[in-house]
Amino acid sequence: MKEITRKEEIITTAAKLFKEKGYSAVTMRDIATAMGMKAASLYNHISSKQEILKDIIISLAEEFTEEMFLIKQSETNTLNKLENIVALHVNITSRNPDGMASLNSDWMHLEEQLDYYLELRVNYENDFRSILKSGILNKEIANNNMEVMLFSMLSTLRSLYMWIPSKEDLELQKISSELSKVLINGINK
Amino acid sequence: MKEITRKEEIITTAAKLFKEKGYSAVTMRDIATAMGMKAASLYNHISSKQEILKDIIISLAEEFTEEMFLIKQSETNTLNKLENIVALHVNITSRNPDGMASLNSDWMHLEEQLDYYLELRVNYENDFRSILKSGILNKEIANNNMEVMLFSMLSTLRSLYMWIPSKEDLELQKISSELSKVLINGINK
DNA sequence: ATAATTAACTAACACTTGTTAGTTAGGATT
DNA sequence: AATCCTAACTAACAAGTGTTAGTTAATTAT
Repeated sequence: MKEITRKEEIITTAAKLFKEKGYSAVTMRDIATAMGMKAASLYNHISSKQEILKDIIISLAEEFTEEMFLIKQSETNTLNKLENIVALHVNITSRNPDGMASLNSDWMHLEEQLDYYLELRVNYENDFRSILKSGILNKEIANNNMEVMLFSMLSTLRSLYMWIPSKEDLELQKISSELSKVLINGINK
Repeated sequence: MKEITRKEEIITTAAKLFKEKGYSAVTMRDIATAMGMKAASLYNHISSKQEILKDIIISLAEEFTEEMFLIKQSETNTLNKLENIVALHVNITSRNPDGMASLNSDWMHLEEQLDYYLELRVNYENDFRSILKSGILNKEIANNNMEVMLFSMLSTLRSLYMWIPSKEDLELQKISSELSKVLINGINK
């Protein structure tokens, strides 16, 4: 049922290579070799190296921003929202750890789509901020320096791709809840 | 009194550029232009692009590993040790945020020195682990999943370079203590 | 004053880069 | 049977890469 196109194969192959050496250090010939073909043949499926990067990053960034907005709007308390944010990151990262590496390390090499990416990121971070802020106002979480709390949680969640190389689904639930425990107990009174 | 050699100027200039685009995307001509000279002139002071990367990364990695060892050996409780680890990162990062970017993002492009770097990192992480372990045994910190706690703290501390672009010394003390509060309260019972 | 050192320059090198053009063989569609 | 489409290929290009060689002017040491 699930049709895997040659283009998608190229993109996942490229993402794996980008994770190891970064976008700039990976050549079209590297990608082609990993696919078992010649560099020129890649262009039957993709239009440029840049398009590969865009296809890896933008869909992930959009997913994060959309889901963060839904969590912010949801009718639940701050602690649940934070747990949902952690679960969101664990889920997406476990589904595509290589893509997450590009999202975190190679976004600055986006060209046409750079401004759009930055816009998505700002929205995502502002929604995160807004959740923390109302949690502090409601006295649901500790009144520590908000930017420090945001920075600490974001840093950990963004680094998950180095740590979750596609574990089993059962383990993921555990990781998500243990991570929530560690992160949230640093915020909860 | 403090003699700043031309070589050191090149290295700090390069580090700044590496932070923005990564080692592979920065050319010798980029570095030269930022220095107000031609690429070939750089070779009067350095022997290769690779040497610049090595000079940025290795001294930082050595400093971290040495200091972590001292903290581990020191005669104090686990919470103090963790606070000292946070302060260590805040100090080094504030002194050289650009170099920290290379340490975290470009270490894989080391050639001759890659194995040595990895050795330093393993030692550093094992000492960190050892501190957490004895803290759990002594019931000084919560008995959460140790790898999760280590991962969370390390992720946050490693990301500091994105967040501390050389603040004033007074603020640094505050950042260090607020970060300790957020990180440690997630660990402390 | 002469010699040596420093630190810049121009010119060029061999190689690698992303990409295009044109070709070819096999499979599906008419 | 004839045509089109897919997806690979070879060959090549123009631009950019790190680096070397040789030169030159200014500063420092003898």
